[in-house]
Amino acid sequence: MDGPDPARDLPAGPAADLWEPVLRWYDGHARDLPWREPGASAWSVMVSEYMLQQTPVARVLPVHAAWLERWPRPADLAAEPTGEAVRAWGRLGYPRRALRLHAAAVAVTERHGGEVPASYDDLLALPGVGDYTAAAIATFAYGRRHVVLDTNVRRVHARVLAGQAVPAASVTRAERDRAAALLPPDAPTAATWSVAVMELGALVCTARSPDCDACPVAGTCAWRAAGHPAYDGPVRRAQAWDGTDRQCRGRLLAVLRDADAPVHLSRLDAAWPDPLQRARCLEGLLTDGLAVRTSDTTVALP
DNA sequence: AAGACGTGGAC
DNA sequence: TGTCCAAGTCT
Repeated sequence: MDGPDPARDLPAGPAADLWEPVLRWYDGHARDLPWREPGASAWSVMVSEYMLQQTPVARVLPVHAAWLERWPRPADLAAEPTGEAVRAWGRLGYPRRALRLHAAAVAVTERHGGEVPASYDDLLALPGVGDYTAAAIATFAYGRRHVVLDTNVRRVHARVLAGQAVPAASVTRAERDRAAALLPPDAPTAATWSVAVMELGALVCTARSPDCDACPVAGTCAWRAAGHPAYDGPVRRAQAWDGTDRQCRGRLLAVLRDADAPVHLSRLDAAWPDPLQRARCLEGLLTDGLAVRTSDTTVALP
C-alpha cells in the first residue's frame, strides 16, 4: 500500500479509535464502483446518487453505465424529452426519479452553466435532491465536508455507538449531532470517512446478517457488547404491494416504456383488470408527468 | 409527519 | 412462500 495513511495525521481521542480501523478497512475492502473512480465526473456521481436511492448497487450498475454513455454531460440529458429519461430508467423503480434527474439536468444547464454545483445549498435546491443526496454529491464529487446520513451510516452508528440494532424511523437531532461530532476535521478525510462507514454498513454491518467477525470496530461496538439485542421499538408495517396503486402504475408504465409509439387505451386494459383503479392510476401518471395523452384513445411517454 | 412511491433479489 | 430490504424524496 503506497501513499499516505489517511488516518495517520488525525488527532488522538475517542473518535480516532473509530476512524483509524474503519479507514484502514475501507482501504482494503472498498468496491471498485464506476462513480468512485478517480476520473469520475460530478455528473456521474450525481446520476449514481439518484439511481441508488432505494435501489441496490447491482441493479444500478448497468443502467448507470448506459446513461453516462448516452448523456455524458447534464446538458445532453437536458436536451432530450423527459420520456427518454423515463425509458432509459428501465426497471430501476420509482420512475419519478428519472423525471427529477431530467429536471435537475435542466436546472444545472440553465442555472449553473452545465456544471453540477458543489455547494450543499445549490444541490439541495435541485429537484429530487434531499439532505442525504446534497451531502453525498458535495462530499463524493467535490470532497466537501458534510454529515452524510444514509441508511447504512445510520445503522452502523445505531449499533456501534448506541447499542441498538436499528436506527430510529427518521433522523433525530441527537443522531445528527452525534454524526457531526464524529466527522474528521479536515474535509478530505471526512469524505473518506463517510464513504467508508457507508461501505461498512453495506458490506459488513448489514441489516439482515451482520458479519461481526469481519468488522474492524467489533471490539468497540456497543451492540455487540450488549449481546446483539433485537429491535424492540414499535412494529413497522411492511409496505403492501399486491393490488396497490403502485403495482398498477408500474404495470401501466411498463406498457408505455416497452412501446415505441403511442399506445391505445385497450392495451392498458389488458395490463390491469380493475377499470376504476386503472383509470385512477393512469390519471396519476398523467398528473405526475410520467405519461401524456396523445389522442382521445392513446397515451405515450412524455 | 405518516404515507405514497417500483422493483427484484435474498433468505 | 412470504417477508424484508435496497446510497430517499416529497407532500
